[in-house]
Amino acid sequence: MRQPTIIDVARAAGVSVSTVSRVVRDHADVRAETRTLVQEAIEELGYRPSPIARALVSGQSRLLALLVSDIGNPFYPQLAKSVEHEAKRDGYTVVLCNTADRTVETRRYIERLLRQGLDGVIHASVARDENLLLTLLADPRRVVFTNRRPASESVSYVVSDNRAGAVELTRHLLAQGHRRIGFVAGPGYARNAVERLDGFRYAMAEIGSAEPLIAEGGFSAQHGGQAVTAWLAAPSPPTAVIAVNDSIALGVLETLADRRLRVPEDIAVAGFDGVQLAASPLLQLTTVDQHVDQLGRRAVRILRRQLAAPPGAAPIHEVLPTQLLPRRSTAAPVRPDSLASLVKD
Amino acid sequence: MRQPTIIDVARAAGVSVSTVSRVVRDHADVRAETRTLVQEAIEELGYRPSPIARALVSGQSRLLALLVSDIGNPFYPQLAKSVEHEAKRDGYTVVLCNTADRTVETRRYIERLLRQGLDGVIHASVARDENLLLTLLADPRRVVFTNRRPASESVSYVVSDNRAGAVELTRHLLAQGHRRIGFVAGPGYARNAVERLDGFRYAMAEIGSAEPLIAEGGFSAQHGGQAVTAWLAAPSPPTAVIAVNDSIALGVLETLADRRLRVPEDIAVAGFDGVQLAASPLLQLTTVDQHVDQLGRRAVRILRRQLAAPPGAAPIHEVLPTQLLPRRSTAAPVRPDSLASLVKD
DNA sequence: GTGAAAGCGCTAACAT
DNA sequence: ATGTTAGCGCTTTCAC
Repeated sequence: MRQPTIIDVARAAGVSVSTVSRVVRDHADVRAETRTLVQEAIEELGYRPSPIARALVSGQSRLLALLVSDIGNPFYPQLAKSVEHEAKRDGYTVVLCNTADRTVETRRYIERLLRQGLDGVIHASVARDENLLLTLLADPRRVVFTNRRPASESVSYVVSDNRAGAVELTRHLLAQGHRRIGFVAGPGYARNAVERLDGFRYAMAEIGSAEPLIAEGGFSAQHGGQAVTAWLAAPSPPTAVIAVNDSIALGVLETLADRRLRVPEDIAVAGFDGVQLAASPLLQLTTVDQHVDQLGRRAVRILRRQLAAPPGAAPIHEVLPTQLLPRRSTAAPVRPDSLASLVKD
Repeated sequence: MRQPTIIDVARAAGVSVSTVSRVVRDHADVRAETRTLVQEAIEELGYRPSPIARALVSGQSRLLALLVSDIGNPFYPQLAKSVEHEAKRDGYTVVLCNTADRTVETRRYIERLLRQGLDGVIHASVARDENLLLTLLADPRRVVFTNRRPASESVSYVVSDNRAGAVELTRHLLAQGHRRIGFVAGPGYARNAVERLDGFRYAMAEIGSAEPLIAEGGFSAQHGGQAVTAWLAAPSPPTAVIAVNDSIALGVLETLADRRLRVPEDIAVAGFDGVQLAASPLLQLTTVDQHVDQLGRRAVRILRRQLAAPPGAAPIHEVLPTQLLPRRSTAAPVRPDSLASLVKD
């Protein structure tokens, strides 16, 4: 037999559909007795309200979108996991959207999902799509940024303290005696990347470094390799390299392995994000932990609060502390001119 | 102003809603003239049909579920990417469901999504949930298995030729002179894992190996480490190790690195799946490529075909060839008793 | 070939 | 505190 509807329940309980609806939605104004009666009928029939019918009339679907840059970057699966876990608790379904940081993909996803009744968006990719998103969504309460900070302060976000994390990491390298440190940056439009770069610059300026080595680039692991290759070919290459994220750091490590350079003895390497792979005995990559599980969980909570808030409610801003995880990849004190001789061959 | 409805279009075009509906759904029985008229009105108003209303009346939602074991295993993000890419072309939305191979999670996801109008399921996790899934879905056309083969041949699937892949891989190691080869297996209920084990057994039997080394286990990277640790502690450890998938192989590599054993000089290691990470210069892991992008794409196509097929249509079965990717991790010919001396200390 | 009308399962006024 | 009823936007008979 078909799924029972609210009408079946009403009939079974001997009440009207509105009463059943009230019970289901935990509305007040239902006598305890009646409530019990209805609940029993629901139980017996195995009734479950239809989200579709609900969505049609209420305009809400319990559908959330998670926008990510690249699910191939292990940071994002970890984020997705925590978002999904938290969302499930409220009966929300999460659709993972791989935007490849292309605005057109953001538009496609959001337009389609909006028609499906999309309730809110967790924006964790770094494309230049902020205005587009806000326009499509028409209501800033429906979005929360994470991983990256939005340009407009009237939008909610939960991010790591990227700058402070980068400062701490840079100081860690400086403490080992490194003075010539290369920074493999992300694209200039990625605010989280820029904040990390800022932190690096600040820490380098503190010790009076005239011109820190900076390689502009994208977020792919290849960029890391290219930057390092270029540095090694130039006079006086860096004794340490910081990558703007762990994926790029992996690319750096790979390039160095290809060139038979030892980490950290010949050159130190550090990343940012704190992905699980960085802890692997094969990498032992020093990194800055973003506590991605916290990021995801809090993003969902913010969104939930906002979706229940009245229009025009104040945005919520959270900045989470990061944690430096020093590992073997930066464990050797710098040896002056160690690299210059090695690179020659 | 609000989104235009089908009524607005009908009014603008001077026809009835049913005519508009027919045009939108590409139904016959509409005069070319009328069709053009309606299409112009749609264009002008920017009308897009509401998937929700559609779902309510038709019972179809263009929602697909992808069941995976663990999104932390890089094989699955790659699969998700290809599934998503193919599904998008037909306007399907994919919900990624992380089941952790727990039946209760499968049930939760499917029950909830069914209420949301779920159209079909791509089952790529390996839990013992086959019957549950088929019962919940009530129609075998709505599911396609991938990555693993279902017990019932009346259900569609697209899988790799796991057995042949394992045979080829084992022979590759045998050709290097290895005779004592350890196989880190997956859980016994995982059919894809069992097929790979079968292939290994078969190839070992071919050369008359009395009792191949086999470690039963789960799918976590830890299992790989534990198995190897145990083997190394025993008399006459293996000279080569095959892991049932790349994630476990990574765990094996990590354990060996911890113990200062060189791969492949001291011990050879191979995986299965062909994840991108395996190609990294840091691992250079020999593996068997499953062509995960093909797997995902074909799964979606099968599902699409089935959803359009009449009830009771014959299931579709596809078995894709695998490809051996020999890399450095198995590149050294075996040195007799090499390991026995090393392990002592 | 086209239109009118009855729902799909539910929520939310508005009555009582 | 509970019931009645009008939709939400669309598909789908069934007439014409």
